[in-house]
Amino acid sequence: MSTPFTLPGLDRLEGAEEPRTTRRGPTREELLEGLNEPQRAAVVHEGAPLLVVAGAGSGKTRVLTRRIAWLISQRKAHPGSILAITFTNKAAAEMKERVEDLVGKRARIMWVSTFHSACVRILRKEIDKFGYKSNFSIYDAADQKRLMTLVCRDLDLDPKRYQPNAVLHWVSNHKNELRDAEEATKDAQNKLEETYAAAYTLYQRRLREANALDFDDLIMMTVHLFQAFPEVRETYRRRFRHVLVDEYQDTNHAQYALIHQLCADPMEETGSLEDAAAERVEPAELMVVGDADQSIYAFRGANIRNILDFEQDFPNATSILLEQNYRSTQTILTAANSVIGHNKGRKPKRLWSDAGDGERIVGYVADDEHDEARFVSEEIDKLVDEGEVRAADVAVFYRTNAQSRVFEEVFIRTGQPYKVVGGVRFYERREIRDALAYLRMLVNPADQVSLRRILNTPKRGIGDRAVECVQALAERERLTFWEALRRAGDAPGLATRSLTNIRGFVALVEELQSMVEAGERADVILESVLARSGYLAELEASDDPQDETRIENLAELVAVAREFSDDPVAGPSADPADVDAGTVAPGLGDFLERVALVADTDQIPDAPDDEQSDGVVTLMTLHTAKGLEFPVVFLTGLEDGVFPHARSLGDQPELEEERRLAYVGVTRAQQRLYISRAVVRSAWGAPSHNPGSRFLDELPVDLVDWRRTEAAQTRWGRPDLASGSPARMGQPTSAGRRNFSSAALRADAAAKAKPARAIPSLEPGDRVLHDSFGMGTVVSVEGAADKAVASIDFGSEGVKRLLLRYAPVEKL
DNA sequence: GTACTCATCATTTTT
DNA sequence: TGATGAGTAC
Repeated sequence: MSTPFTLPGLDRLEGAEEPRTTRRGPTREELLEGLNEPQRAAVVHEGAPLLVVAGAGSGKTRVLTRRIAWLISQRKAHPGSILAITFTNKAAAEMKERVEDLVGKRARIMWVSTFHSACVRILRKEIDKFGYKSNFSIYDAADQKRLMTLVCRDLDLDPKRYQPNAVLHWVSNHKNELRDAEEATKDAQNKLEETYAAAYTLYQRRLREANALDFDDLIMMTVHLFQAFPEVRETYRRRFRHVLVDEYQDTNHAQYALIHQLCADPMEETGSLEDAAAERVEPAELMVVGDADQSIYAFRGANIRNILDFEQDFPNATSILLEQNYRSTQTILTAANSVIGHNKGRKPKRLWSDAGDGERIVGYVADDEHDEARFVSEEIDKLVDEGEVRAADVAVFYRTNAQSRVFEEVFIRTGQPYKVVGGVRFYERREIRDALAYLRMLVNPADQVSLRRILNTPKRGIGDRAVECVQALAERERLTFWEALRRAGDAPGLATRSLTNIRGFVALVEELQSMVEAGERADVILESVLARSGYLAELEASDDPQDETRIENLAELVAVAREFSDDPVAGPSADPADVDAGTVAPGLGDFLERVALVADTDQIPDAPDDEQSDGVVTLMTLHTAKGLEFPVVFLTGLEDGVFPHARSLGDQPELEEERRLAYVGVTRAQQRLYISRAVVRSAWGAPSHNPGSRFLDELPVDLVDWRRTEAAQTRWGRPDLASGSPARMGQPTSAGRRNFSSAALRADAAAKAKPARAIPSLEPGDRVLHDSFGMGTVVSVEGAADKAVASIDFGSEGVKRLLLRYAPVEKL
């Protein structure tokens, strides 16, 4: 993270060895050094709830960290009484580090964490009150989907009408609104909702049986816990005297309620007079920081009203507006202000900078997405050649992940190193999820989703049939699935063979479990799992090149586990206060928690330190770009239907969210901003003609230097043909190309070949041509006529066994 | 129990 | 265009 200006006092502090700062602590002046007026006001504010409206690039992280340091060193707040909430673990770690730099080691016992981690900490201590065990599993989106699929199947729901994801979305909305299954059932308005509610009910029951909570539960359960057990709530109210929330515009109702439980003045609560009379704890001091204009997660339940209504929700609240921007040129800010100004019902805010106007925004209208990518690539080349910027300074943004492909193609062709951030994530890879499923079921054998996942992975001959028998036993005897497995001998109808296999599996698991009980390190257990389960062996035996990457990924996971086990800082569920007392070493459970709650960090490439290397260009969606900054930004695909996305075109609130996304995109740029669109874009195979994004019309005309416009294109035809990239030369238009596509040709050929297909009579040694494998040599032939199967060596494609009746092979 | 083919259906995703 | 899930055939 770059600092817009240096702080004389801070150089010393931030690099200082700890003892000195711990002893003396920073002075008032040092803590306020380099802050502007409103920033200072936010840092020193005392008493009433405070809303800091922090425009993009206005230094909110600095305000947050300085304020925490201020609380500790000037107002003598105990670090353990501070709760700071962020949305990502990365942000939490960064904040913690920066505070530690300011006030020293004792900052470590603060709670600086995400909503989810904080709730897990609380729940690990208290959830037994709700009948869960404290070793509960945390289900992520994929686990949820698997479980919901099972639930829908159990309820005999038509998978077409009731898609697990749709049901989950509905359930999630309810949880975010703190409505449990019972309430949802009571309030169901129609048949559809009744069915959804039934699914919610069963889903929740299954979660409980598995001793598991999903992400939404973590928050909802904590709020419900506070509501059901006021004395528990009071414990935490007494503890946290200072609560700070970052990215407040992204909170959902449940998160809002949690904050409210901790910070609202009980005297002002209506209907809780009893509590108020019983407890006279002063409410905690609350500061929230956010920017309604950067609220882009409504689709995930974030409620922009939380920030807009803060002053009503917390009476006598005050607010401070940070409008000075330390990141971008005035040109970029004026553009951003202009776009976001088209949203209705927003509180006025105008970013400004004293960094000067800088370069004009560069616009480009491309023929199609390839042309757009080529333009971006050439422009980057030019900038880098001129020595203006390094590749690492450049980011390319787009609305949807799929759009990254054309850029990747061009960058590969031109040899420009790049990195795509987002997309398929490490922890979503199959092999990683498999490995984690093993670990999770070791810690929590009730975790059915994980258990079922790995029961027959790698293949050990325990199929659907066997699972059904065991499941039946579990239901009849009211056992968990795992308990039923251990008593598989009692299951009627189970084949002897299956039983043997199950026994082998149970023995394996029990052996591994004994390692867990002995407190073995996470990495050691993981390695044992991979080795003894045969998982690794299966991958090693495979000749699929993908499996090689899988092995590497698993090695990476082992490395992560090892690092975690070596790290003296315990898992996220441990209260830092306990850790400091030197009580617990991180175990497997802690590791799993870290993995569940910490998404991929450090995906964003750092700018290289040495002057020699240029680093890589960063590609990402606009959503992942939030919170980042780059000297040069390319905002691509500015077309109605792409950005704003087609699904939002008919809906005012959604369109406004898209506009906020545009605002986020524009304000990421520090010095140069490029905007581009393609006249024709091929989406899902079919080319479509998209009009320019309405957001383009919302930019001040004089700020944009259009290198190429649509008019230019229609008037002069497609320029650049002569100088254009070789790949484009001589290609027909997208529409024309479609007719001659290889796919069409293949389909044609297949259609012609089908009716007249005769079974070719082959002998070892014959040369054949296969539609997709190409040329091959027959190795052997078994069976005859309709049942003839040939083994054919296709060279690099490997040896395939093909049923000649169907295989598209031709004897040569 | 597994391996293939076919049909389907497509935002964004801090946890 | 491509990834994913369901169904089928062995």
